[in-house]
Amino acid sequence: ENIFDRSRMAPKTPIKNEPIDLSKQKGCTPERNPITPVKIIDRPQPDPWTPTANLKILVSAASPDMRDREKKKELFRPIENSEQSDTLDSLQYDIVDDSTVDEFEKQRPSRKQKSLGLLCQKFLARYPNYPLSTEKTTISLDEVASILGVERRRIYDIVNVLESLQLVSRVAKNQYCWHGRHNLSQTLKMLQNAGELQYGELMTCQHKELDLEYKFGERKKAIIPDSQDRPLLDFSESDCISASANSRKDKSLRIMSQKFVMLFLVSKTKIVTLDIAAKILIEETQDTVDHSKFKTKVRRLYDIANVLTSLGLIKKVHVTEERGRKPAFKWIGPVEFPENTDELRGHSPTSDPLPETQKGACAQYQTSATGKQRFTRHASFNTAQPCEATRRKVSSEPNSPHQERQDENCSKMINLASVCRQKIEEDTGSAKKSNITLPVSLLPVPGDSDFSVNPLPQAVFPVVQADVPSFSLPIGISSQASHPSMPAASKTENGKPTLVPNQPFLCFPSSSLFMLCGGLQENNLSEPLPTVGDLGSRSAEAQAAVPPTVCQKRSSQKCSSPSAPGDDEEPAAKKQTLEHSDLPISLVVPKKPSESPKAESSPGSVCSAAVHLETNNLDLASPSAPETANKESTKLLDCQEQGKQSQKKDPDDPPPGNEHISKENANQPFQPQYLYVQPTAGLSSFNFLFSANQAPGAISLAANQLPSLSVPCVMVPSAALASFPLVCSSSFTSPLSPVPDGSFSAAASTNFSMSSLASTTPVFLSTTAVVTPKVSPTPSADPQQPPHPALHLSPVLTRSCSAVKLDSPVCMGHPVTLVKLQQPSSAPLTPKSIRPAHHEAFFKTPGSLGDPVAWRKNEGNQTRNASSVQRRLEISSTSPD
DNA sequence: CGCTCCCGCCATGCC
DNA sequence: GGCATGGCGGGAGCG
Repeated sequence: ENIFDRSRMAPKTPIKNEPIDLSKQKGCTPERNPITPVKIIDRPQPDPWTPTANLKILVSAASPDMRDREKKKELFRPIENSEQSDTLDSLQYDIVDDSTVDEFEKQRPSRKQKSLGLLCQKFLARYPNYPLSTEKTTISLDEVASILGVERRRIYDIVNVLESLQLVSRVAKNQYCWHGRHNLSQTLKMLQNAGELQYGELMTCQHKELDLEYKFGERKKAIIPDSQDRPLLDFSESDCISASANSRKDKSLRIMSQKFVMLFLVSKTKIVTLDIAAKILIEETQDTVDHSKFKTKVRRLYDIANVLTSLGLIKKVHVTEERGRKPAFKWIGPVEFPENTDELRGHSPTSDPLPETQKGACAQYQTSATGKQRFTRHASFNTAQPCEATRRKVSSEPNSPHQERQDENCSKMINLASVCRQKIEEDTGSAKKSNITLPVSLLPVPGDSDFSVNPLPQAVFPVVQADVPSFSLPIGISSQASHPSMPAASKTENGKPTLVPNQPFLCFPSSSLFMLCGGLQENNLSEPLPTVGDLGSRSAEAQAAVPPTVCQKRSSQKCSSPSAPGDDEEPAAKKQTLEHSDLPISLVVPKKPSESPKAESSPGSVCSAAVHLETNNLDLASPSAPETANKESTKLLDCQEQGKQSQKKDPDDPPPGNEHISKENANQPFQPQYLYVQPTAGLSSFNFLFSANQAPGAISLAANQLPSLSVPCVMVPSAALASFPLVCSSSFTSPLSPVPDGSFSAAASTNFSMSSLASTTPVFLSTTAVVTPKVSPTPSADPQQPPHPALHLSPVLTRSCSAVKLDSPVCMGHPVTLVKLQQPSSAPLTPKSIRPAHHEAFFKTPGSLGDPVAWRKNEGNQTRNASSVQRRLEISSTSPD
């Protein structure tokens, strides 16, 4: 190798040079490395040097399909380096020779391009996040290694981490089974539960301080006596088949990965610094652990972190402490699922659902497992779940049809989880989580503006999720949805409209109203005020709801974007800058001066409220959606979609900037809150979307998430209703929608009227959902989706919204969620069937299109909501189905 | 200079 | 002994 390189020159990276060399020599090159016979055997010619070279070859060799696939993947994926993809492509496609070498060299090889994170992305790109139950994908390590042009060793690194999260399971010797993220939420939940047991105390203690979790890290050490326990979840091995053993040392990477994830899940701040993690993982509390050991651990953690980052579960941030800044990672994945689930389970006999439906080799996911799904979903919402009654409903509902866990492992996990859970509950008292009733607060808050719903950024997301499910549905919900009344509910189990016991909401059978909440501008306040009632719970709720970020934010504030601008945290500004750097994430940053610091109180409450609403919705609607929808996604939605998005992008650039912006502005956004009125019986075709918030910001829709929702039932606080002006319009369809009738004008008029009522708030009416799928498919540029693509709403909307531009970055932060009602007319779509063919379709078809897409997105993305969506869009654009 | 983390040697353990 | 795994840490890329 050296020889080569040297000759070539490339002092730095052999790789760079190589391309040329390889190509040339390749033919001849034989050398390959002898090192491991095996390897050699596997792949005959791989050039050790240039992974890319292999790639090229393979690609070229590969069928066109593959090629396309790859391309798409790259394009769509938010891969860190956009460049990278380019380079790759170029490389792949072209075979360059020496002449250009220099250039190429520069482009490609760099070390970054060979990073584990990138490799992992490529790896993940090869498999669907949510594979159909039917398709069981087996992964051949050798094959993947050769395709990706890396050594098998690297694949192990990736697979081990994925396995720890049950995204894959080992089937046999060189074979792994791809499960996708169907079980991710469950797994995370379990890990959370396990983590709470192990590290919970620590966290608890710490969380008060929060400021920078880091601190607590130390505590943890102290506290955790046995952190080391081992693998919390054994499932890793249990896999379906082989399971070979657990031999080897415990497979540290796997275990480390689980523990690492647990730390995030248990951490209130969701930020874990590497050193703390390393210390904890070292098990010992030995502070003194040798330095070398520590170093090694950290290295491993980087490996794990890279994979998790690729999965969109965490992102790199820097924590600034007194001493200086330390590398840390922030959890941006779904957070809450667990609780809900747990709760649910608790009620019911645990795990039943899960069991083994799938046992087979790889599992399938699927089915019914109501429990789980719910869990997940709920979880997402969750934390905030309101009443038990509600929950139950939820639980009953099948959120997503598929999902399911696979196998025994799952069951094990579940059991474990349940156990943990109980314990936890006892200790902690689930109460916190559980009770939250925010909804009320929302309504009341009248703030001034309009309805005054308090917006929570997060809320928005949740909504989305809810939506998703409905849409998705495998259940066919969509069609049903049209009727407000039951569909969803029916699915759910109950679905009956009624008052929710503890909640202040009224549930309308048909889904007459739907509230969406977005953060207000005001939300800036990082803290939510407790509005009306929830106060007490509020805090808790807030956490739950927003959990990740918002709540804590205050202290650390990282995210906040949506709502909170951070309070005043000291953290101050320094951090903010961070965001720029790569991603938006700076931990500290939060502060941003948001513009108006008003703190209205509401925000917090709002959020919570929103959450509740969502949950409710879910219940109602959920039935439908779930299937695809991932539980995860739901959660994700909430708080962090931004984060997620950002994550995705992170690595490279923040393409969009939106995120940045949003984050930067802490305030960002506002997330608009909307009231959605579904067509009730009388109004059948109308859907109203009111922005609860102030007009201005309110409207922005975020493209990303957007998926419309169809909510069968809407929960509205009774009182609230009174205060809200309802607008009725005759139905009109969105322009996009195929149906011409309503034409905008009509709509517009309607809107205006509304607006008048509401003040500026724009009202959005449409029968169809408005989706904002990203605008055009064009995204090429963006690495992934920009956080929120501009929405495309009817012109009218835009106007109304003028204050906020749809496109404006601000909006981005919040995805707009569209709520879609389902119209009777619309044929029931199956999620799949629906598939958005074209973007256009998207817009056009009222319900069906949007929905499906939407939900899918949701599903898919948990973390990457936007991205997935975009991808789809893009794809569709690119190639019509 | 320090953070990252790629690379691949080599131990472990099954067959 | 062969081979699959994967622990481990040297040392280089990179900011």
